[in-house]
Formats: sequence, C-alpha cells, structure tokens
Amino acid sequence: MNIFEQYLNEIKELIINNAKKLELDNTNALKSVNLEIPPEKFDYDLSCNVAMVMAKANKKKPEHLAKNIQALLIENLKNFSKVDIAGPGFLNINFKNEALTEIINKIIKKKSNYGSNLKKNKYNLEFVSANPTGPLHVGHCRGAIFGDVLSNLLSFNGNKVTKEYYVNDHGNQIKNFVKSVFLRLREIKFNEKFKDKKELYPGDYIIDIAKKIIETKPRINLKNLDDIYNELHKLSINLSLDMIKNDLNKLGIKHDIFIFENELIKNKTVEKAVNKLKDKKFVIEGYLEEPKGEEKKDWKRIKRLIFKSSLFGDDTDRALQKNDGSWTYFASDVGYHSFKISRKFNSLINILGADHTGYIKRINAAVKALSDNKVILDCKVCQLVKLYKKGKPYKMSKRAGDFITVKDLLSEVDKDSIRFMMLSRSNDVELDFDFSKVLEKNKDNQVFYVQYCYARINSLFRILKLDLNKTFTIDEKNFNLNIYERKILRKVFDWSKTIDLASFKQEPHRITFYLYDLATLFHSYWSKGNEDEDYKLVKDGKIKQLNSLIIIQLVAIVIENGMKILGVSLPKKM
RNA sequence: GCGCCCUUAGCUCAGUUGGAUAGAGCAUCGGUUUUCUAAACCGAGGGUCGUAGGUUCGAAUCCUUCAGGGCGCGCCA
Repeated sequence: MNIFEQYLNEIKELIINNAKKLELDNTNALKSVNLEIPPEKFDYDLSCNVAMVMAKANKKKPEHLAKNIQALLIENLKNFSKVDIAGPGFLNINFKNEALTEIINKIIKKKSNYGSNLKKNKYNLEFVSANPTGPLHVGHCRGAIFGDVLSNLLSFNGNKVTKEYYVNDHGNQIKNFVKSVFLRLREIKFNEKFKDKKELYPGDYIIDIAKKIIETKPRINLKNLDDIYNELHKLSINLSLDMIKNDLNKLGIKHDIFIFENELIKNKTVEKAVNKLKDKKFVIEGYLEEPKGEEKKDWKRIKRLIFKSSLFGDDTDRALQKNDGSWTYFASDVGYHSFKISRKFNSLINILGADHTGYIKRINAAVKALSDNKVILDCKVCQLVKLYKKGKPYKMSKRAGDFITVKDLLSEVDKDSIRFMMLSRSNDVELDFDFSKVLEKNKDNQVFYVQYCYARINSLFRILKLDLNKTFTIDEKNFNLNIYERKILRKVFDWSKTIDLASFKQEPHRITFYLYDLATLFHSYWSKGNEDEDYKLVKDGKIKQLNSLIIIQLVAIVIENGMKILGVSLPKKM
C-alpha cells in the first residue's frame, strides 16, 4: 500500500457512489485508473486519469465527464486544495498543507521502510548458476547483480525471497573438468606434462585447485581417475564453487541455497518428475527429427524419452535422454523445476544470460506441464556487457582466449561502481561499461552523483551539529515550501510508486534512474543558494527553516533506502 | 530458414503497463564561485520516436508489413 492508495480509493469510491449522477453504467474500468505524480513542468501534486478512462469505458466525452468529476472531488475530498482540468482530461490536484504535512510525518515515521508496500508474496529467484568449471566472468556479473538487486527490491517491498544457485555438477563438461584437475595433480606430483587437449580446461585456476587438493589430501591415490572419481569430483567442485562464491561475495552477493544437479539425479528427483509427466501423457518414448540448419555430428535416430514441449508453446519437442540413455541437461532442469514447484512459491524467476534465450520456451513449457499451468516462471534475460576503456573496446592483455573475469574487473573498479553501473540500463538492452568513466568524479558518473548528493546532505547536518537520524517535528504553522522544495517533495512521494512499479515489472534499473533524478533536484536546490541569498538554508550556523531541513532529510531517507536496495555504500564525506 | 531482444537528439539511453508541448547525460555554444562541498548549478541549439499501414477521442507504447543490428537455434551445459 503506497501513500497515495488511500486517495485513489477515495476517488474510486466517490465515482461508484455517484455513478448514476455521472451517467456511468460501466464502473469496471475503475481498476485501470491511476493516480500519479505529474511531469515536473506542471505545478501539481497529483494527476488522475479517471475521466479519460471512464469516458472510454462508457463512450462519453472526457472533457465533459472531467468537469463533473472535478466538481465532485472539490465538494467531497477535503484534503485537496485545488482540482484543475488539463490536456485531454487529466485532473490535476494540489494538496492542502495539512494533507502534505500528514504525509511527510508518515514518511518520517516509516523511515527505513518508506517505500515498502507490504506485499506478501513468496518468490524464488535463481540467478548466476554459472557452471563450476571456471571462474565468474563479466558476462555472469550483470545477471548476478541484476538478480541480487531484484531480490533486494522484492524483499524491501515486503515479499519473501529465496536466492538460489543451481550447480550443474553433472555431465560431460564436468567430467572434463575433473579430468583436467586429475591431470594437473599428476603434473604436480609426477612432473607429467599437462597436454592441452581441446576438451580439457587449461586455465591456471585448475592448478590452484590441484594445489589445494594436495594440501588437504597429500596421499591421494593418482593411479587411476576412475578409482577416485567421486572423491575428486566432490573436492574439485567444492573448491571451484568456493572460488565463485568468493567472487560473488566481493560483489556483495550471497545466495541462500545451492542446489546440486548431481543430487537431484541421485535422489531420483529427476526420475520422479519425468514419471509425473509420463502420467500426464506429456512424455512419450519415440524418435525426434534431425534438427535443421547446421549438421550435428553425434545425431542418432534412437528411441528415447521425449517431452512434448510443443504442446506448451515450444518450437519443437525435446529429448530427455542422451544416446546412452542418461538424462539430458534439460531433463535435470525439469527435475529441478519440479522441486521448485513443490516448495510452493507464488512466483519463480530465472535470470538468464542472452545466450540462453533459446532455452526459455522449453523450461516454461516444463513448468506449465508440471504445475498444470498454475505456476508461472518468469525468465529475465540480461543482454551482453561490452567493456570499454576511455571509449575504446577493452581486452585484457593476457594470452589469447582468456575471458575477462570478475576478479579482473574488481582489480580495476570498486564494487559500488560496478553494481550501480550494471543497473544503469534496462536489462534487455546491451550495456556499455567504460572502466574509465565509472572512476570519474562528475555528473556523467551516476554513482558518484548520487553519493555526492548524500555527502552534501551530511555536510549540512555536520555544520548544524545535528544528527541526520534525529526525528524532527514539522512546523505546521510556517509550512510554506518554495518551488524547489515542492519539486523535491513530489519526487519523494513518487518513491513508493517507483518501488511498486519496479517490483511489478521486475526492473531494478528504475531505482538507479529514480535516484539520479532525485539527486538532480537536490543539487539544483542546493546551488540555488549560491545564486540567491534567500535560498540559503543556513544563517549564522543555524537552520533558517526547520521545514527545509526536514525536506532534505526526506531526500536522505530515500537515498539510503534506495542505495540499500542497490547494495551500494554511501560515504558521509567525499 | 526459425525464435527472442533491440531501433527515440550528433553519441549513450529513459519514457510510470494507450495520455498532456516526447525527457536525461555526454558532446557543442554561452553564463554562475569573498557566503551551506563549483566533484556543482543555470541557459541555448539539436527529434518525421527505423519504414509503411491499421486500431481510437489520443500511439514512442497495442496489431500487421518491411528494413537494419544483436543473441540463440544439440541427443552440449
């Protein structure tokens, strides 16, 4: 429930009670009526589209209906000082001072909760889920931060969120990974040269993993890989995962649960899920057609289990078994999602990289089939990140084939800048990340600009020798805000709406844009004091208007709440 | 060939689930500092919202056509 909901409800109620008088037969359309903060150039607190929405539903002219509703609002709603009609039928509204101070007091009371709309859904968010065969690279980084901030956002808005990492510790790539570790171990122990075969992992981190294994298990038997495979698999995956967790940690990310593919296969979760689909007749034994396009060399016409995902919107049916009868990656994922469904979430969200878009339809189909269309899976795709340095494409000067890792990134740029920057675009457009730009200290660097705003506010409170966390009481008798303060206040009001919209659309980038806008309004007000003595806040070391200070405190509250969601720190002094 | 995403100012992008004269930053040009952080602020120019249709009081937003760019199209993970 955001702070305007009560006013919206009052308006709706008024319309329903006066439907006859307004000659409205259809009041169903009321659900799409909005109460919003109008664009800055209009000097109003609120804007309502009720006349236009209802006019459409009842085939009436908006202007005429607007006039009647205007009269109704003026007569009945005592908190409004002014209701004007503008444009195609907007009702623009101003609050009376008493209403404004009441809202301000509410915000101050809520403080670190201001903006939260107390939703109570249970979300499952799966993100990162990078294969434990190597370190995290920049491609993972965007999805990781997107997922983390989205879960912060949803939690802030009152929901319960489980942050989950799915570990693909099964399959051929993992076998090759374990084999690579094995060969590195032999290299260290027996001086046997590591052959750089195509399917193996050559990276230096494999050597590190091998060294650590020798530290903990100096007597490990390296005669035959098959004899120690299970043990080595476990050791290697754990060490690799530690490396990934360490990187995530440095980015400020911590998952609640790690789910292991191997476990799901061992404890028959996969088998049970497939059987469930069999019972529903969505899984059959049969043949698939050879895929079109590029020729696949391993393709074989063999009878196998097939999920009829085309029944649920997929382009084609999907294999659940490989040639040797073992489960495909997709089959494991069916099992995994069946497990997710069994845990009774209201909503499942997967964060994927752009290279996994092709996968969305089939996993959505699986969730639909498993849950009888009751559970919805939202797959959010993060597009590519392109790295730049001083405007030029950036590549590490290491040997060819090396990707840029999160570690590399963190050695050049701090966590705060990375987090803010990764959310400076909507997730479904490509993102240019310029190393040199995020380290600059100017308006072009959004992180800096917002942090600087907060630092200025702190500096103000330092000068006044006042605590920023202190609760002040608004001076209702002298409540007379200037235009800068009114603009700031309206933006502050807009915060709960921003949270609601960002949560609903699952678009955390709205938070960064909002904070930047808010900072702009503050900086503008602040600088006005340089130009015009009347706008100076402080005189002889004391605050001129307590109410001004409270407005500025509201800015600080919102910035604190916003940056907490983003996971970006806020220096008090810069 | 098919699917998903994108196309808005010179550049990089927002755009509140169909609304007001389409907004920011960078770049360009011009201005502001004895006084709360000038690491900032103010102003100016710059647009056929890729193309062509459609839906309606009203479209950057919804539908269709076409063009351009990105990602993907396994019985890999």
